[in-house]
Amino acid sequence: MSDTVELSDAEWQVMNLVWDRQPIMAQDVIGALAEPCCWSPATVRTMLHRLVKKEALQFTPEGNRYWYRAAVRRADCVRRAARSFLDRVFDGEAAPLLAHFVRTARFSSEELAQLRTLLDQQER
Amino acid sequence: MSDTVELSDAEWQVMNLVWDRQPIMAQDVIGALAEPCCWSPATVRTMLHRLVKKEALQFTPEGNRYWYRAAVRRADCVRRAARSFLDRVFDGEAAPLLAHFVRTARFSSEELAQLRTLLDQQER
DNA sequence: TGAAGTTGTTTACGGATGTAAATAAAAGGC
DNA sequence: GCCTTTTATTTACATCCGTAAACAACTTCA
Repeated sequence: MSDTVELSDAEWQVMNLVWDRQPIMAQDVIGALAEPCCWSPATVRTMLHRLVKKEALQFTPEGNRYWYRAAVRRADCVRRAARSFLDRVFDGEAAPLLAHFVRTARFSSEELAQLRTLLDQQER
Repeated sequence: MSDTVELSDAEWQVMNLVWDRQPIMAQDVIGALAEPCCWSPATVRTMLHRLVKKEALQFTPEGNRYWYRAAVRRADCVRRAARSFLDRVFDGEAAPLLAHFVRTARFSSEELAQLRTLLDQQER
């Protein structure tokens, strides 16, 4: 299971968009990533092509163009990236990691409540 | 301030060791990373050299060898890596990130208590 | 004082990554 | 049935990364 993949920084940008809006065409990916990333259309197409090659994306041809969609599950990629980050930066210790993010971010009351609930579920 | 640096995976291994045990000599880094990372001594020396070049490490010569120590603060590198990971994988949303790690890790009662305290401090 | 060993420096090299131009293929308009 | 436009595929290239051997400089032990 979890036929997952290592994604680079730029590849995450593309995959996040595809996961959110799939199926999606190259043109729309280009449009959506043009300003935030300042990528030329050619660059975006290269990313799509590479992601297909590494089997993170699949596509269905329709006439001239492709409908792209994800071939790996977001949850699996998140899990993998999270694990790697945890090991690399926090030596595998989740508690200090959590402490860091709790300290450096701000949360709404709802979010805080929800996090407490999750902690409670851990207890048992 | 925060004259920080992007560290690669392998570089984090070295830096983590240096932060923990500085000042430290190449020989000891080699010894400490030999089994966990399966790196040859030459590889470790290359890493040290590159880290000096990118100004993440500094050194004081003593006779034949160097005493290495960090030239960037761990907290700064952690902050930078954490920010980058948060943006990349969780689109900048800390709450889902925390939820993920709370769900996928196990914590002792002390850790849970401490996390609750941190959440309480957020509230105010 | 020279041989041997240790330590740092240079060079090497294949694969990944960011970035994008050049080219081929195909679809659509006239 | 061609020309133009759009889309995908190939090729390009500098930099970084993991990995390590080759080399030079300096100590140290006989």
